[in-house]
Amino acid sequence: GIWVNTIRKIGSIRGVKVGDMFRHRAQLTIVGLHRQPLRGIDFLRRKDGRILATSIVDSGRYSNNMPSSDTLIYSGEGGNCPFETTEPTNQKLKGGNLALNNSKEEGTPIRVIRKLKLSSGLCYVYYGLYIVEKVMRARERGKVVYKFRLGRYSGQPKLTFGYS
Amino acid sequence: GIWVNTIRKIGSIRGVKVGDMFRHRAQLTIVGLHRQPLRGIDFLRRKDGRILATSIVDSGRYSNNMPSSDTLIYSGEGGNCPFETTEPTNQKLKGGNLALNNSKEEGTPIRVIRKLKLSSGLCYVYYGLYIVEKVMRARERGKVVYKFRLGRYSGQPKLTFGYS
DNA sequence: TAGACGTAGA
DNA sequence: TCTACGTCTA
Repeated sequence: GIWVNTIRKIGSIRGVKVGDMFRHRAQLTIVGLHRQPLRGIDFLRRKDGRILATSIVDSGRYSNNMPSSDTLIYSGEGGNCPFETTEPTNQKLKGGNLALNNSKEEGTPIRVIRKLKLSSGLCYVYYGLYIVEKVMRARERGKVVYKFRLGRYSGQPKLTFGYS
Repeated sequence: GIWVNTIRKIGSIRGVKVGDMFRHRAQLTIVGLHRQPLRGIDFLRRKDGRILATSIVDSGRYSNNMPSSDTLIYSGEGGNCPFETTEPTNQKLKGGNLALNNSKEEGTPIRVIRKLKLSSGLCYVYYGLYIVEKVMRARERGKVVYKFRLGRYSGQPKLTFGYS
């Protein structure tokens, strides 16, 4: 398809500003903010084979937590989604979870997008660049869940959606 | 959501020209060409309760046939998709199928969109307005399939994609 | 709440 | 081929 051989990148996307809103996930794919149409964590593979996260989407399906726009506690993917009726399983340090773990070690920035319910309807808002500060291994419903604490880079426009 | 209370309409969409291309189905939803993200047949309900088709998407999943841009034989929805592994069942004259049938009786135009594979990749192309000329009841894999023959309104720009 | 001609990548 | 924080209407 059109996207084959298109380069994924880490960091800001030219033409996309903090606070930009999108109606559909597909738009995130088109502009290059988040190239996975359904997965919460997008990542690329470096020449040395190591995978690094490029962006995450907080759509509210997992038990994430964002007390202020400066901090996001993001749940890993796989096995333990609260909205699934299937039996939970232990999350593994692979795929998107491994990518976020590597991003912490490398100190590379992550683009954060959140699904919000505004008066005009649901939309995805680009929150800007964050860094993975901590990787935690917790338990929910008796099974392993990865939790990633992300901190917002300073110097970016304020965002107050959802915090009155 | 944003689309609640937005009016579906029959006929041309302001700002969309014949031959316009779209990368994702979601874009068809956004511009109002086809408001169903996955279904092939979109329709509206008139004040008198009758449903009328507004648009169809030919994505290649069903056994449709378009010998030239002037004629499209479009398969009804439900029960009998060649690409499904599940056991086929008889299609019913309801939902999108009923809507297309009613559109023939009323003589109202249908927007036609086709998924094409171009050198640049897959995309959805707006083919323009068509009228339902005939409704047929056929059999495939032993089960009932509705077939709708659509004819293109004259006076619209030529389209030669896929016909060399 | 389920079903429907969705998409990209592993 | 399958999975994955999709999205609209009935």
